[in-house]
Amino acid sequence: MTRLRKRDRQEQILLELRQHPHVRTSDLALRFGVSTETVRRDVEALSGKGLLRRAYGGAAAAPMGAQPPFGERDLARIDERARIGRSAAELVRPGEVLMIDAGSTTHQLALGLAERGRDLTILTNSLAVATALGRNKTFHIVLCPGDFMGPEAAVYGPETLDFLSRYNANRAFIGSSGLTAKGITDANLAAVAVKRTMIRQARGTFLLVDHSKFDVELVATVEPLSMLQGVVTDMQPPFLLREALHRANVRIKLA
Amino acid sequence: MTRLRKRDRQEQILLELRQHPHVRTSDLALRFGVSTETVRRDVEALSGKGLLRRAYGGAAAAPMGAQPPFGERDLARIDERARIGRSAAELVRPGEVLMIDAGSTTHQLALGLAERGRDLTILTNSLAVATALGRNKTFHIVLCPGDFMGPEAAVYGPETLDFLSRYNANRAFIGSSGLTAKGITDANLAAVAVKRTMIRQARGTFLLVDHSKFDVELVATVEPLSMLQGVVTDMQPPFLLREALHRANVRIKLA
DNA sequence: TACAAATTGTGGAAGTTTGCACAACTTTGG
DNA sequence: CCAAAGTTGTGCAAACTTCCACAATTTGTA
Repeated sequence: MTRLRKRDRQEQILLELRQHPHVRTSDLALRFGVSTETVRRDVEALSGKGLLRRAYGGAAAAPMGAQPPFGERDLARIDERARIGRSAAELVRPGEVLMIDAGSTTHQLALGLAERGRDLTILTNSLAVATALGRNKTFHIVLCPGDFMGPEAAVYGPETLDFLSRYNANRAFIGSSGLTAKGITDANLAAVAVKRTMIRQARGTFLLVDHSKFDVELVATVEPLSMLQGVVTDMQPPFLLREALHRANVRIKLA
Repeated sequence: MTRLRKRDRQEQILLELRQHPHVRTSDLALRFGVSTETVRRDVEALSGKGLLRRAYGGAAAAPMGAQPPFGERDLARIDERARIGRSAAELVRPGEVLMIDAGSTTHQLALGLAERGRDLTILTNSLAVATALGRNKTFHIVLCPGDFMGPEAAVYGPETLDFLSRYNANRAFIGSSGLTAKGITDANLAAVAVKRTMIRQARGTFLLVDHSKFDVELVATVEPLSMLQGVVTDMQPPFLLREALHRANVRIKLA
Protein backbone atom coordinates (compact mmCIF):
# COMPACT_ATOMS: atom_id res chain seq x y z
CA MET A 1 0.00 0.00 0.00
CA THR A 2 2.32 2.64 -1.17
CA ARG A 3 -0.44 5.13 -1.60
CA LEU A 4 -1.43 4.92 2.00
CA ARG A 5 2.07 5.19 3.26
CA LYS A 6 2.68 8.21 1.14
CA ARG A 7 -0.44 9.90 2.36
CA ASP A 8 0.44 9.05 5.92
CA ARG A 9 3.81 10.63 5.54
CA GLN A 10 2.40 13.78 4.07
CA GLU A 11 -0.20 13.98 6.80
CA GLN A 12 2.49 13.53 9.39
CA ILE A 13 4.48 16.33 7.86
CA LEU A 14 1.56 18.71 8.05
CA LEU A 15 0.84 17.56 11.56
CA GLU A 16 4.38 18.21 12.59
CA LEU A 17 4.24 21.66 11.07
CA ARG A 18 1.29 22.52 13.27
CA GLN A 19 3.49 22.10 16.26
CA HIS A 20 6.81 23.29 14.99
CA PRO A 21 6.97 25.95 12.34
CA HIS A 22 9.84 24.32 10.54
CA VAL A 23 10.84 20.77 9.78
CA ARG A 24 14.03 19.55 8.27
CA THR A 25 14.12 17.19 5.36
CA SER A 26 16.88 15.11 6.85
CA ASP A 27 15.06 14.70 10.15
CA LEU A 28 11.88 13.59 8.47
CA ALA A 29 13.71 11.14 6.27
CA LEU A 30 15.30 9.60 9.32
CA ARG A 31 12.00 9.44 11.18
CA PHE A 32 10.07 7.89 8.33
CA GLY A 33 12.87 5.61 7.30
CA VAL A 34 12.86 6.84 3.73
CA SER A 35 15.36 8.70 1.64
CA THR A 36 15.62 12.44 1.79
CA GLU A 37 14.68 12.53 -1.83
CA THR A 38 11.30 11.02 -1.05
CA VAL A 39 10.65 13.55 1.65
CA ARG A 40 11.63 16.28 -0.73
CA ARG A 41 9.08 15.01 -3.19
CA ASP A 42 6.41 14.96 -0.49
CA VAL A 43 7.25 18.48 0.49
CA GLU A 44 7.14 19.60 -3.10
CA ALA A 45 3.72 18.03 -3.58
CA LEU A 46 2.33 19.68 -0.46
CA SER A 47 3.89 22.94 -1.44
CA GLY A 48 2.10 22.75 -4.78
CA LYS A 49 -1.16 22.54 -2.94
CA GLY A 50 -0.26 25.53 -0.83
CA LEU A 51 -0.32 23.50 2.35
CA LEU A 52 3.20 24.43 3.33
CA ARG A 53 6.15 26.42 2.12
CA ARG A 54 9.43 25.10 0.98
CA ALA A 55 12.45 26.30 2.85
CA TYR A 56 16.08 25.57 2.40
CA GLY A 57 16.68 22.34 4.23
CA GLY A 58 13.04 21.45 4.70
CA ALA A 59 9.62 23.01 4.90
CA ALA A 60 7.89 25.75 6.84
CA ALA A 61 4.26 26.04 7.84
CA ALA A 62 2.05 27.93 5.46
CA PRO A 63 1.18 31.34 6.79
CA MET A 64 -2.05 31.25 8.73
CA GLY A 65 -5.11 31.98 6.70
CA ALA A 66 -3.28 31.53 3.44
CA GLN A 67 -4.56 28.01 3.12
CA PRO A 68 -7.01 27.90 0.26
CA PRO A 69 -10.25 26.23 1.39
CA PHE A 70 -10.84 24.31 -1.78
CA GLY A 71 -7.39 23.71 -3.09
CA GLU A 72 -7.36 26.43 -5.67
CA ARG A 73 -3.80 27.50 -5.68
CA ASP A 74 -3.52 31.21 -5.82
CA LEU A 75 0.15 31.21 -5.13
CA ALA A 76 0.67 33.09 -8.35
CA ARG A 77 -1.37 36.05 -7.23
CA ILE A 78 0.30 36.50 -3.89
CA ASP A 79 2.12 39.61 -5.02
CA GLU A 80 -1.03 41.20 -6.40
CA ARG A 81 -2.82 40.62 -3.14
CA ALA A 82 0.02 42.13 -1.16
CA ARG A 83 -0.08 45.23 -3.35
CA ILE A 84 -3.84 45.50 -2.97
CA GLY A 85 -3.57 45.15 0.78
CA ARG A 86 -0.90 47.81 1.09
CA SER A 87 -2.86 50.11 -1.14
CA ALA A 88 -6.01 49.69 0.91
CA ALA A 89 -4.08 50.46 4.07
CA GLU A 90 -3.51 53.96 2.73
CA LEU A 91 -7.22 54.64 2.98
CA VAL A 92 -7.21 54.39 6.74
CA ARG A 93 -6.76 57.40 9.04
CA PRO A 94 -5.51 57.30 12.63
CA GLY A 95 -8.21 56.76 15.21
CA GLU A 96 -10.73 55.09 12.95
CA VAL A 97 -12.83 52.06 13.80
CA LEU A 98 -12.63 49.30 11.21
CA MET A 99 -14.24 45.98 10.51
CA ILE A 100 -12.09 43.53 8.61
CA ASP A 101 -13.32 40.36 6.98
CA ALA A 102 -11.45 37.05 6.80
CA GLY A 103 -9.53 36.29 3.63
CA SER A 104 -6.09 36.25 2.17
CA THR A 105 -6.33 39.73 0.69
CA THR A 106 -7.66 41.30 3.86
CA HIS A 107 -4.86 39.51 5.67
CA GLN A 108 -2.44 41.46 3.53
CA LEU A 109 -4.27 44.62 4.50
CA ALA A 110 -3.76 43.74 8.14
CA LEU A 111 -0.06 43.29 7.59
CA GLY A 112 0.10 46.71 5.98
CA LEU A 113 -1.91 48.37 8.73
CA ALA A 114 0.22 46.85 11.43
CA GLU A 115 3.18 48.72 10.04
CA ARG A 116 1.65 52.02 9.10
CA GLY A 117 -1.56 52.39 11.13
CA ARG A 118 -2.00 54.27 14.40
CA ASP A 119 -4.57 54.16 17.18
CA LEU A 120 -7.09 52.04 15.34
CA THR A 121 -9.92 49.99 16.76
CA ILE A 122 -10.49 46.91 14.67
CA LEU A 123 -13.19 44.27 14.81
CA THR A 124 -12.53 41.11 12.89
CA ASN A 125 -13.66 37.51 12.63
CA SER A 126 -10.29 36.37 11.31
CA LEU A 127 -7.60 34.99 13.59
CA ALA A 128 -4.98 35.70 10.97
CA VAL A 129 -5.97 39.34 10.80
CA ALA A 130 -6.04 39.67 14.58
CA THR A 131 -2.64 38.07 14.88
CA ALA A 132 -1.15 40.25 12.18
CA LEU A 133 -2.48 43.41 13.78
CA GLY A 134 -1.47 42.25 17.23
CA ARG A 135 2.08 43.47 17.07
CA ASN A 136 1.00 47.09 16.79
CA LYS A 137 0.54 48.20 20.35
CA THR A 138 -1.50 51.29 19.49
CA PHE A 139 -4.35 49.13 18.20
CA HIS A 140 -7.40 47.95 20.06
CA ILE A 141 -8.28 44.64 18.46
CA VAL A 142 -11.62 43.03 19.11
CA LEU A 143 -12.16 39.48 18.00
CA CYS A 144 -15.67 38.25 17.25
CA PRO A 145 -17.11 35.14 18.85
CA GLY A 146 -18.39 32.27 16.74
CA ASP A 147 -17.84 28.79 15.43
CA PHE A 148 -14.22 28.30 14.54
CA MET A 149 -13.50 27.10 11.01
CA GLY A 150 -10.06 25.59 10.73
CA PRO A 151 -9.34 25.98 7.04
CA GLU A 152 -10.15 29.69 7.02
CA ALA A 153 -8.84 30.34 10.54
CA ALA A 154 -11.89 32.46 11.21
CA VAL A 155 -15.18 32.36 13.08
CA TYR A 156 -18.66 32.37 11.64
CA GLY A 157 -22.25 31.76 12.69
CA PRO A 158 -25.07 33.47 14.54
CA GLU A 159 -22.87 34.47 17.48
CA THR A 160 -20.63 36.33 15.08
CA LEU A 161 -23.46 38.18 13.39
CA ASP A 162 -25.10 39.05 16.66
CA PHE A 163 -21.86 40.41 18.03
CA LEU A 164 -21.04 42.49 14.98
CA SER A 165 -24.52 43.99 14.97
CA ARG A 166 -23.78 45.65 18.27
CA TYR A 167 -20.93 47.75 16.84
CA ASN A 168 -20.61 50.56 14.34
CA ALA A 169 -17.51 51.26 12.32
CA ASN A 170 -16.10 53.98 10.13
CA ARG A 171 -15.12 51.53 7.43
CA ALA A 172 -15.39 47.89 6.55
CA PHE A 173 -12.82 46.10 4.43
CA ILE A 174 -14.01 42.90 2.90
CA GLY A 175 -12.86 40.44 0.27
CA SER A 176 -14.91 38.17 -1.93
CA SER A 177 -14.57 35.42 -4.46
CA GLY A 178 -16.53 37.21 -7.15
CA LEU A 179 -17.52 40.67 -8.34
CA THR A 180 -20.12 41.19 -11.06
CA ALA A 181 -22.29 44.05 -12.26
CA LYS A 182 -25.00 42.67 -10.03
CA GLY A 183 -22.90 42.87 -6.92
CA ILE A 184 -20.48 41.06 -4.67
CA THR A 185 -20.72 37.27 -4.85
CA ASP A 186 -19.30 34.45 -2.76
CA ALA A 187 -19.69 30.71 -2.32
CA ASN A 188 -19.47 30.33 1.44
CA LEU A 189 -22.84 31.19 2.95
CA ALA A 190 -21.55 31.60 6.47
CA ALA A 191 -18.94 34.03 5.20
CA VAL A 192 -21.50 35.90 3.14
CA ALA A 193 -23.57 36.58 6.23
CA VAL A 194 -20.57 38.03 8.04
CA LYS A 195 -19.62 40.22 5.08
CA ARG A 196 -23.17 41.49 4.79
CA THR A 197 -23.33 42.36 8.46
CA MET A 198 -20.03 44.19 8.34
CA ILE A 199 -21.15 46.20 5.32
CA ARG A 200 -24.32 47.24 7.06
CA GLN A 201 -22.62 48.23 10.29
CA ALA A 202 -20.00 50.37 8.59
CA ARG A 203 -20.35 53.88 7.27
CA GLY A 204 -18.45 52.92 4.13
CA THR A 205 -17.13 49.67 2.68
CA PHE A 206 -14.14 48.93 0.50
CA LEU A 207 -13.97 45.68 -1.41
CA LEU A 208 -10.54 44.12 -1.88
CA VAL A 209 -10.33 41.83 -4.92
CA ASP A 210 -7.74 40.94 -7.49
CA HIS A 211 -8.61 40.87 -11.18
CA SER A 212 -9.31 37.12 -11.20
CA LYS A 213 -12.57 37.87 -9.37
CA PHE A 214 -14.00 40.11 -12.09
CA ASP A 215 -17.28 38.81 -13.54
CA VAL A 216 -17.20 35.72 -11.35
CA GLU A 217 -20.75 34.92 -10.29
CA LEU A 218 -21.13 32.56 -7.35
CA VAL A 219 -24.06 31.12 -5.52
CA ALA A 220 -24.74 33.99 -3.17
CA THR A 221 -24.87 37.73 -3.71
CA VAL A 222 -23.60 39.58 -0.65
CA GLU A 223 -24.85 43.04 -1.52
CA PRO A 224 -25.34 45.09 -4.68
CA LEU A 225 -22.55 47.37 -5.85
CA SER A 226 -24.32 50.42 -4.51
CA MET A 227 -23.44 49.39 -0.98
CA LEU A 228 -19.76 49.91 -1.72
CA GLN A 229 -17.73 53.03 -1.26
CA GLY A 230 -14.82 51.72 -3.27
CA VAL A 231 -13.02 48.78 -4.79
CA VAL A 232 -9.29 48.24 -4.35
CA THR A 233 -7.86 46.04 -7.08
CA ASP A 234 -4.85 45.45 -9.26
CA MET A 235 -6.27 46.01 -12.75
CA GLN A 236 -8.90 48.06 -14.51
CA PRO A 237 -12.11 45.97 -14.53
CA PRO A 238 -13.64 44.98 -17.90
CA PHE A 239 -15.88 47.55 -19.54
CA LEU A 240 -19.30 46.42 -18.39
CA LEU A 241 -18.25 45.96 -14.79
CA ARG A 242 -16.49 49.30 -14.83
CA GLU A 243 -19.61 50.99 -16.10
CA ALA A 244 -21.72 49.33 -13.45
CA LEU A 245 -19.34 50.46 -10.73
CA HIS A 246 -19.47 53.97 -12.12
CA ARG A 247 -23.22 54.04 -12.11
CA ALA A 248 -23.26 52.79 -8.54
CA ASN A 249 -20.89 55.61 -7.63
CA VAL A 250 -18.14 53.24 -6.53
CA ARG A 251 -14.60 54.52 -6.56
CA ILE A 252 -11.91 52.32 -8.10
CA LYS A 253 -8.45 52.38 -6.55
CA LEU A 254 -5.71 50.63 -8.50
CA ALA A 255 -2.82 49.22 -6.48
CA MET B 1 24.85 53.90 16.75
CA THR B 2 25.68 50.31 16.24
CA ARG B 3 23.55 49.19 19.12
CA LEU B 4 20.46 50.73 17.64
CA ARG B 5 21.07 49.24 14.25
CA LYS B 6 21.48 45.85 15.76
CA ARG B 7 18.25 46.14 17.67
CA ASP B 8 16.46 47.33 14.59
CA ARG B 9 17.65 44.35 12.65
CA GLN B 10 16.54 41.93 15.29
CA GLU B 11 13.16 43.60 15.51
CA GLN B 12 12.81 43.38 11.77
CA ILE B 13 13.62 39.71 11.87
CA LEU B 14 10.90 39.04 14.41
CA LEU B 15 8.52 41.19 12.43
CA GLU B 16 9.24 39.27 9.30
CA LEU B 17 8.67 36.00 11.10
CA ARG B 18 5.18 37.13 12.00
CA GLN B 19 4.35 37.24 8.34
CA HIS B 20 6.34 34.33 7.01
CA PRO B 21 7.10 31.36 9.19
CA HIS B 22 10.61 31.03 7.87
CA VAL B 23 13.28 33.47 6.85
CA ARG B 24 16.52 32.74 5.17
CA THR B 25 19.79 34.05 6.46
CA SER B 26 21.00 34.96 3.02
CA ASP B 27 17.87 36.92 2.21
CA LEU B 28 18.05 38.89 5.41
CA ALA B 29 21.70 39.65 4.90
CA LEU B 30 20.96 41.00 1.46
CA ARG B 31 18.05 43.07 2.71
CA PHE B 32 19.89 44.59 5.64
CA GLY B 33 23.08 45.04 3.72
CA VAL B 34 25.12 43.13 6.25
CA SER B 35 27.05 39.90 6.10
CA THR B 36 25.34 36.60 6.59
CA GLU B 37 27.52 36.06 9.59
CA THR B 38 25.99 39.07 11.30
CA VAL B 39 22.50 37.84 10.63
CA ARG B 40 23.46 34.47 11.98
CA ARG B 41 24.63 36.11 15.16
CA ASP B 42 21.34 38.02 15.44
CA VAL B 43 19.40 34.84 14.96
CA GLU B 44 21.43 33.08 17.57
CA ALA B 45 20.83 35.85 20.07
CA LEU B 46 17.08 35.82 19.49
CA SER B 47 17.04 32.08 19.65
CA GLY B 48 18.68 32.24 23.05
CA LYS B 49 15.80 34.38 24.25
CA GLY B 50 13.28 31.92 22.88
CA LEU B 51 11.87 34.44 20.46
CA LEU B 52 12.49 32.29 17.44
CA ARG B 53 13.90 28.96 16.46
CA ARG B 54 16.98 28.31 14.50
CA ALA B 55 16.55 26.39 11.30
CA TYR B 56 18.98 25.25 8.70
CA GLY B 57 19.41 28.19 6.38
CA GLY B 58 17.79 30.72 8.64
CA ALA B 59 15.20 30.97 11.36
CA ALA B 60 11.64 29.86 11.99
CA ALA B 61 8.96 31.51 14.05
CA ALA B 62 8.59 30.36 17.62
CA PRO B 63 5.55 28.14 17.99
CA MET B 64 2.43 30.13 18.72
CA GLY B 65 1.61 30.48 22.37
CA ALA B 66 5.08 29.45 23.35
CA GLN B 67 6.19 33.03 23.61
CA PRO B 68 6.69 33.81 27.25
CA PRO B 69 4.91 37.05 28.10
CA PHE B 70 7.53 38.38 30.44
CA GLY B 71 10.66 36.87 29.08
CA GLU B 72 10.93 33.98 31.47
CA ARG B 73 12.27 31.27 29.30
CA ASP B 74 10.55 28.03 29.97
CA LEU B 75 12.18 26.26 27.10
CA ALA B 76 13.47 23.66 29.50
CA ARG B 77 10.03 22.58 30.63
CA ILE B 78 8.55 22.09 27.18
CA ASP B 79 8.64 18.33 27.48
CA GLU B 80 6.96 18.35 30.87
CA ARG B 81 4.17 20.48 29.54
CA ALA B 82 3.64 18.20 26.58
CA ARG B 83 3.37 15.22 28.89
CA ILE B 84 0.91 17.03 31.13
CA GLY B 85 -1.17 18.03 28.15
CA ARG B 86 -1.32 14.52 26.77
CA SER B 87 -2.16 13.13 30.15
CA ALA B 88 -5.00 15.59 30.64
CA ALA B 89 -6.40 14.65 27.24
CA GLU B 90 -7.05 11.17 28.59
CA LEU B 91 -9.61 12.59 31.00
CA VAL B 92 -11.92 13.65 28.20
CA ARG B 93 -14.76 11.44 26.92
CA PRO B 94 -16.35 11.68 23.47
CA GLY B 95 -19.22 14.13 23.23
CA GLU B 96 -18.25 16.32 26.16
CA VAL B 97 -18.37 20.10 26.27
CA LEU B 98 -15.11 21.68 27.40
CA MET B 99 -13.79 25.10 28.26
CA ILE B 100 -10.09 25.57 27.69
CA ASP B 101 -8.04 28.44 28.99
CA ALA B 102 -5.17 30.16 27.19
CA GLY B 103 -1.64 29.08 28.06
CA SER B 104 1.21 26.99 26.87
CA THR B 105 0.21 23.90 28.85
CA THR B 106 -3.40 24.02 27.75
CA HIS B 107 -2.09 24.44 24.23
CA GLN B 108 -0.40 21.08 24.62
CA LEU B 109 -3.69 19.65 25.80
CA ALA B 110 -5.32 20.93 22.63
CA LEU B 111 -2.68 19.24 20.50
CA GLY B 112 -3.36 15.99 22.31
CA LEU B 113 -7.12 16.28 22.01
CA ALA B 114 -6.92 17.03 18.32
CA GLU B 115 -5.36 13.63 17.82
CA ARG B 116 -7.35 11.52 20.22
CA GLY B 117 -10.62 13.32 20.92
CA ARG B 118 -13.96 12.75 19.21
CA ASP B 119 -17.14 14.82 18.86
CA LEU B 120 -16.20 17.45 21.38
CA THR B 121 -17.60 20.93 21.77
CA ILE B 122 -14.94 23.29 22.99
CA LEU B 123 -15.11 26.90 24.10
CA THR B 124 -11.84 28.75 24.36
CA ASN B 125 -10.42 32.23 24.49
CA SER B 126 -7.09 31.12 23.02
CA LEU B 127 -6.38 31.37 19.31
CA ALA B 128 -3.61 28.84 19.63
CA VAL B 129 -5.95 26.32 21.21
CA ALA B 130 -8.63 26.90 18.58
CA THR B 131 -6.13 26.51 15.79
CA ALA B 132 -4.68 23.35 17.24
CA LEU B 133 -8.11 21.80 17.64
CA GLY B 134 -9.19 23.00 14.24
CA ARG B 135 -7.80 20.10 12.31
CA ASN B 136 -10.11 17.61 13.98
CA LYS B 137 -13.27 17.77 11.95
CA THR B 138 -15.44 16.09 14.58
CA PHE B 139 -15.05 19.06 16.90
CA HIS B 140 -17.30 22.02 17.31
CA ILE B 141 -15.01 24.86 18.31
CA VAL B 142 -16.41 28.07 19.68
CA LEU B 143 -14.12 31.02 20.06
CA CYS B 144 -14.92 33.70 22.63
CA PRO B 145 -15.09 37.38 21.72
CA GLY B 146 -12.95 39.94 23.46
CA ASP B 147 -9.95 42.24 23.28
CA PHE B 148 -7.14 40.54 21.47
CA MET B 149 -3.81 40.38 23.29
CA GLY B 150 -0.95 39.78 20.93
CA PRO B 151 1.66 38.24 23.21
CA GLU B 152 -0.72 35.60 24.55
CA ALA B 153 -2.64 35.15 21.30
CA ALA B 154 -5.86 35.16 23.27
CA VAL B 155 -8.83 37.37 24.04
CA TYR B 156 -9.81 38.88 27.38
CA GLY B 157 -12.13 41.47 28.80
CA PRO B 158 -15.78 41.96 29.69
CA GLU B 159 -17.03 40.64 26.35
CA THR B 160 -15.20 37.40 27.02
CA LEU B 161 -16.63 36.98 30.50
CA ASP B 162 -20.12 37.84 29.41
CA PHE B 163 -19.96 35.36 26.57
CA LEU B 164 -18.62 32.52 28.71
CA SER B 165 -21.29 33.10 31.33
CA ARG B 166 -23.90 32.07 28.81
CA TYR B 167 -22.52 28.55 28.43
CA ASN B 168 -22.18 25.51 30.64
CA ALA B 169 -19.53 22.85 30.22
CA ASN B 170 -18.76 19.38 31.47
CA ARG B 171 -15.20 20.29 32.25
CA ALA B 172 -12.85 23.24 32.28
CA PHE B 173 -9.13 22.89 31.75
CA ILE B 174 -7.10 25.80 32.95
CA GLY B 175 -3.48 26.63 33.55
CA SER B 176 -1.97 29.07 36.01
CA SER B 177 1.30 30.60 37.04
CA GLY B 178 1.02 29.54 40.65
CA LEU B 179 -0.56 26.96 42.93
CA THR B 180 -0.49 27.26 46.71
CA ALA B 181 -2.41 25.76 49.60
CA LYS B 182 -4.62 28.83 49.47
CA GLY B 183 -5.58 28.26 45.87
CA ILE B 184 -4.76 29.00 42.26
CA THR B 185 -2.80 32.21 41.73
CA ASP B 186 -1.89 34.24 38.69
CA ALA B 187 -0.43 37.62 37.82
CA ASN B 188 -2.54 38.66 34.87
CA LEU B 189 -5.80 40.05 36.16
CA ALA B 190 -7.61 39.83 32.85
CA ALA B 191 -6.64 36.19 32.58
CA VAL B 192 -7.69 35.53 36.16
CA ALA B 193 -11.19 36.75 35.41
CA VAL B 194 -11.48 34.39 32.46
CA LYS B 195 -10.21 31.43 34.47
CA ARG B 196 -12.60 32.17 37.26
CA THR B 197 -15.55 32.35 34.90
CA MET B 198 -14.63 29.10 33.22
CA ILE B 199 -14.33 27.34 36.56
CA ARG B 200 -17.74 28.55 37.60
CA GLN B 201 -19.44 27.56 34.37
CA ALA B 202 -18.02 24.06 34.36
CA ARG B 203 -19.21 21.06 36.30
CA GLY B 204 -15.62 20.14 37.12
CA THR B 205 -12.25 21.80 36.62
CA PHE B 206 -8.78 20.36 36.08
CA LEU B 207 -5.74 22.52 36.64
CA LEU B 208 -2.73 21.90 34.41
CA VAL B 209 0.54 23.01 36.00
CA ASP B 210 4.12 21.80 35.98
CA HIS B 211 6.07 21.49 39.20
CA SER B 212 7.67 24.92 38.86
CA LYS B 213 4.32 26.43 39.82
CA PHE B 214 4.09 24.72 43.20
CA ASP B 215 3.91 27.17 46.11
CA VAL B 216 4.15 30.17 43.83
CA GLU B 217 1.95 32.92 45.20
CA LEU B 218 1.08 35.71 42.81
CA VAL B 219 -0.95 38.86 43.09
CA ALA B 220 -4.36 37.37 42.44
CA THR B 221 -6.06 34.25 43.73
CA VAL B 222 -8.32 32.74 41.08
CA GLU B 223 -10.28 30.36 43.28
CA PRO B 224 -9.56 28.21 46.36
CA LEU B 225 -8.47 24.61 45.86
CA SER B 226 -11.91 23.32 46.70
CA MET B 227 -13.19 24.51 43.35
CA LEU B 228 -10.94 22.01 41.58
CA GLN B 229 -11.78 18.48 40.60
CA GLY B 230 -8.20 17.56 39.85
CA VAL B 231 -4.65 18.72 39.15
CA VAL B 232 -2.61 17.31 36.30
CA THR B 233 1.10 17.78 36.85
CA ASP B 234 4.47 16.18 36.35
CA MET B 235 5.67 15.70 39.92
CA GLN B 236 4.29 14.98 43.35
CA PRO B 237 3.64 18.38 45.04
CA PRO B 238 5.50 19.21 48.27
CA PHE B 239 3.98 17.90 51.47
CA LEU B 240 1.94 20.87 52.63
CA LEU B 241 0.45 21.51 49.24
CA ARG B 242 -0.33 17.84 48.83
CA GLU B 243 -2.12 17.79 52.17
CA ALA B 244 -4.12 20.85 51.24
CA LEU B 245 -5.16 19.28 47.98
CA HIS B 246 -6.18 16.15 49.82
CA ARG B 247 -8.29 18.06 52.27
CA ALA B 248 -9.97 19.92 49.42
CA ASN B 249 -10.74 16.57 47.83
CA VAL B 250 -8.70 17.32 44.73
CA ARG B 251 -7.41 14.41 42.70
CA ILE B 252 -3.77 14.48 41.60
CA LYS B 253 -2.90 12.97 38.23
CA LEU B 254 0.79 12.54 37.48
CA ALA B 255 1.79 12.67 33.80
C1' DT C 1 -0.22 -13.73 -13.54
C1' DA C 2 1.91 -10.14 -15.84
C1' DC C 3 2.19 -5.59 -17.53
C1' DA C 4 1.95 -0.64 -16.89
C1' DA C 5 2.06 3.03 -13.73
C1' DA C 6 3.45 4.94 -9.67
C1' DT C 7 6.69 5.28 -6.11
C1' DT C 8 11.17 5.21 -4.16
C1' DG C 9 16.31 4.85 -3.96
C1' DT C 10 21.07 5.96 -5.71
C1' DG C 11 24.97 8.57 -7.02
C1' DG C 12 27.35 12.59 -8.00
C1' DA C 13 28.07 17.43 -9.34
C1' DA C 14 26.82 22.03 -8.12
C1' DG C 15 25.41 25.24 -4.95
C1' DT C 16 24.54 26.82 0.16
C1' DT C 17 25.16 27.07 4.77
C1' DT C 18 27.90 26.54 8.91
C1' DG C 19 31.39 27.40 12.19
C1' DC C 20 35.53 29.42 13.32
C1' DA C 21 39.52 32.50 13.87
C1' DC C 22 41.16 36.83 13.19
C1' DA C 23 41.18 41.50 11.54
C1' DA C 24 38.87 45.86 11.04
C1' DC C 25 35.76 48.93 12.60
C1' DT C 26 32.59 51.49 15.96
C1' DT C 27 31.05 52.91 20.29
C1' DT C 28 31.54 53.78 25.26
C1' DG C 29 33.47 55.54 29.39
C1' DG C 30 36.94 57.27 31.71
C1' DC D 1 41.78 61.60 23.59
C1' DC D 2 42.64 56.86 24.51
C1' DA D 3 41.79 52.30 25.80
C1' DA D 4 38.48 48.70 26.39
C1' DA D 5 34.50 46.53 25.01
C1' DG D 6 31.46 45.47 21.63
C1' DT D 7 30.21 44.76 16.80
C1' DT D 8 30.90 43.48 12.07
C1' DG D 9 33.36 41.62 7.90
C1' DT D 10 36.37 38.14 5.56
C1' DG D 11 38.13 33.82 4.11
C1' DC D 12 37.96 29.06 4.06
C1' DA D 13 37.20 24.10 4.86
C1' DA D 14 33.73 20.93 6.25
C1' DA D 15 29.09 19.60 6.17
C1' DC D 16 24.75 19.74 4.19
C1' DT D 17 21.17 20.34 0.68
C1' DT D 18 19.56 20.47 -4.01
C1' DC D 19 18.76 18.82 -8.45
C1' DC D 20 18.86 15.52 -12.00
C1' DA D 21 18.69 11.21 -14.50
C1' DC D 22 18.21 6.54 -14.22
C1' DA D 23 17.55 2.20 -11.90
C1' DA D 24 15.05 -0.62 -8.63
C1' DT D 25 11.01 -1.57 -6.32
C1' DT D 26 6.20 -1.67 -5.28
C1' DT D 27 1.38 -1.33 -6.48
C1' DG D 28 -2.84 -1.58 -9.20
C1' DT D 29 -5.23 -3.74 -12.64
C1' DA D 30 -6.28 -6.12 -16.97
